[in-house]
Amino acid sequence: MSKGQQTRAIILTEALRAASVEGFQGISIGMLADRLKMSKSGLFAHFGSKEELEKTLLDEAARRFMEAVWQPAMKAPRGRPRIEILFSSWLAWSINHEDLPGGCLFVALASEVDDKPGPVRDHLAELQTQWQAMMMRSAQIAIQEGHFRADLDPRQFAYDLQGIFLAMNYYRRLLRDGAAVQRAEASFRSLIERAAALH
Amino acid sequence: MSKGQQTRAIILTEALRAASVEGFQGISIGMLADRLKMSKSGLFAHFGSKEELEKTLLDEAARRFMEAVWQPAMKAPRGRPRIEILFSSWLAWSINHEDLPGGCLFVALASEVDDKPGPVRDHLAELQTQWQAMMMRSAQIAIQEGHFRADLDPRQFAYDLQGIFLAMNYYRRLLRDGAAVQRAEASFRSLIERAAALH
DNA sequence: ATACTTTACGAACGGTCGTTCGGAAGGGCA
DNA sequence: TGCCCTTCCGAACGACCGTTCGTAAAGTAT
Repeated sequence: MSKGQQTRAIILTEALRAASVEGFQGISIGMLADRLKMSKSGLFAHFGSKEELEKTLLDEAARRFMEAVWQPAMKAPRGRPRIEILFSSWLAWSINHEDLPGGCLFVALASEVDDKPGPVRDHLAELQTQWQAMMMRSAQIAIQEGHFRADLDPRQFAYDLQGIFLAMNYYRRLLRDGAAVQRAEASFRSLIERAAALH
Repeated sequence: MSKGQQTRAIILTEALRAASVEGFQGISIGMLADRLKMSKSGLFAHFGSKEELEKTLLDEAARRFMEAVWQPAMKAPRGRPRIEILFSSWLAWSINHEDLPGGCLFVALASEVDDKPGPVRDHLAELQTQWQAMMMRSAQIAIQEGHFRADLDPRQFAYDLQGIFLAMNYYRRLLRDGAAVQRAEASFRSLIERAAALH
């Protein structure tokens, strides 16, 4: 790895941390440069514009998300076990205070960019649409495997799962409810039971 | 109403609209002054600091929320009917594009301020804690009235309701899913059925 | 109408923002 | 080693930020 790619990776890691806490509006080139003890212009040169940095951050976050959440799930057996791993990895991703001290970056950014037309919004919306599709597809597989009811609506399943996750973030980060994760797990178990095929 | 209170009210209405779209970080004194065709310093004088403006906005939003969501519910019969009105008013509040073109202000702010210690964060967290308590209390009343199962956990009920609402905002505003409201209503019906007492 | 207070304005403050540019230092290959 | 090209820096840019201040105008009460 060349010197440039090396510092670029360091910048991305630090910027992801900062963005998970402050959002894209809250991070600035100067602040990142200070934290990394380099010059504003030096850091800036790696991306050419702040918008380009933001798009790069979205890609890097998506890459890490796939690695931390999706890949473990794909190693699990198809159907219900896979969905259970998917959800627990998802929770763990959001709670991982090392890489994302401000919690899930996508949640932090959703409200910030949803009304700002532009490539950053488009990029995030596409990533999140893909994520909904992945959850939906996982539910379809669980139906195929006979784990879930045949008349289950996979889209509604993905919607409910997303709601449980968003509520967890909200309870945990804003309300500082120590039981947020347990509540999420309780809702998840209830959702799975309702989805499960009868025996 | 004196002249000062009058312009103050106009400022608040415009600032609420702007904040629902851009968040507190995204609004500035100068931008609001431009939109209202008045001077920066003239607008500023009404609040003394931006933080004071933000706190005032939270209070004003809470006042309107009570008026639009809570009061209609309190007029409905105790128990299940009240909870149904509560939820539909809540959805309507979030979709009211006139006053809040960027959707529910509290949702928009939650991620923005949850990691920023200070009076604004404290204020929002308290308002939202109260809101959770109101939902919980409504569920308790529904149990008392015999509409909901006696072993229902009201806290978990409030958590699930919050999740349905957050997912609706997320699907509607970021993913631009036209069916977001229907999905929310479907999840709500399912939640109510599970909570309902058996006959 | 007079006197006093409230309300609004324009100019200016130090600071930070993203961005540009010319040049110095250092890594990577011949 | 010598050379080039990547990497990084410092200084400066115009724009905007929240905030301060002195002052003029408008509102309000007697």
